[in-house]
Amino acid sequence: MARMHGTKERLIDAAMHLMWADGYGAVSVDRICKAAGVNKGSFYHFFPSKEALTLATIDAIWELAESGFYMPAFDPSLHPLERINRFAELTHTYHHRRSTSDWKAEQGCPFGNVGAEVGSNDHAIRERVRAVYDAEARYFKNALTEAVAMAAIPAQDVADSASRLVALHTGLMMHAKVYNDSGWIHNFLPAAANIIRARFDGRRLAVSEARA
Amino acid sequence: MARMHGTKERLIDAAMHLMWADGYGAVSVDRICKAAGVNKGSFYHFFPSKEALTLATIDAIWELAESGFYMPAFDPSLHPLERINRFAELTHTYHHRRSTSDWKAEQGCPFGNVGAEVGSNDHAIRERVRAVYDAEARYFKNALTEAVAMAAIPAQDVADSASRLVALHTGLMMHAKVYNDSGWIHNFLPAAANIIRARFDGRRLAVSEARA
DNA sequence: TCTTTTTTTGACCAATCGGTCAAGTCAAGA
DNA sequence: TCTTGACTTGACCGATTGGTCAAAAAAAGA
Repeated sequence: MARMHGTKERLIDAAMHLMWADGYGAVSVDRICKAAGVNKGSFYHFFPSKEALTLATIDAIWELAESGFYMPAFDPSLHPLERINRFAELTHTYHHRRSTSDWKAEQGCPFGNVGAEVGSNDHAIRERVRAVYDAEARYFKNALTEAVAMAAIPAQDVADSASRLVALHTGLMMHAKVYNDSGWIHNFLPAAANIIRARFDGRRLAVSEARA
Repeated sequence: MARMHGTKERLIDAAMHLMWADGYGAVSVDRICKAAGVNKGSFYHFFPSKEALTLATIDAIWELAESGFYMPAFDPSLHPLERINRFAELTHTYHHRRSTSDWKAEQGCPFGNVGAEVGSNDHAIRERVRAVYDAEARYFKNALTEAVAMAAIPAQDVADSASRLVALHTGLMMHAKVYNDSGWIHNFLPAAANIIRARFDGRRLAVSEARA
């Protein structure tokens, strides 16, 4: 049998595709092994448990996301707001392409999926997903900090804004999955734009005011 | 054995708690039956499958959410923006209370959880979650329509804005789950406020502009 | 070459999975 | 009183679950 990569890499690759598509619980170790062309014993030679393979898989997907979206979009040589434009374009294009070709359907956010599924049951996995969200927010925060410094957007708590953008993006990807329509991701940029304009930062909408 | 409600209701109630906490795949029919004090045979007398029970459970949770959050918050006698204030308060208070008492941890959005887990594998469940999201968006859309009519917020595509608010709220609840911190939900109102101010609705941020 | 370590093989395990079923209980209607 | 049909019981099913293991094969130093 041709071995394109090592056994370990093939297992991670198979898990990546299967778990992203069907989730953690719905994918068995047997199925992953079969897809990777690996025997069960070899699996447990490289990974002590299904959970460990899942952690490695989360890392692998994040590496793909970082090199595919975050690094090219948040290029320091670009205007900070243009970086957000690029991010919105890249992620939407990717989901649109995949959901209409490779995938049978829109699969949403791989981190959000596993986070929502095993979030409160598996400590290690939850921490790993959290680390990914932290890393995502860091990219946004840096861009927003620069944008504030050059007065492209108003002064604001950039950490809060960055977190809100990540949560918004995650929520939109989940909607895209539930509606099986990657078009939902198109809502990211307009909503994000208004969030970072930050005209309002209180805890209550004032009902008396009239116009914006 | 004391029967507070019918067997069917007890099964739905048990499934509600267990699935909200641990997810669809992680909760077995046996466990639900044990928690409800019901035999397996009785389960399959009332429900043809685990999937059917899940559908009924989604409906039951939505009834709770609607009567607990949406109906009281989106009271037509309130100013439309005040309704959004109330919604933000009610949902945050609820999650904060539950995650620090009844629950062992913040559990996120029950619909988002099941939607993310079985979204692309189970047609019927995905449709049901979609229906819930539609219903949620309808409440927001109605309030926004009124707010625009009374010039409390600028004219805008209220359907789009409503969808964005629902996705934002979902995403924040997922973050709350992953970070095990219901405080994330506090980000809803400020972010939502800026979204419905709708100063921007294009597909790209203009990098040349200076101040907001 | 010989030894040591890494990797692979595939049978095997107890436990659990969703679901079935024949037998029985029970209250209400005739 | 007899019948009917909704409901309950708990044993049972084959399939699958995550995980183990002893032995063989392959690869890597020496």
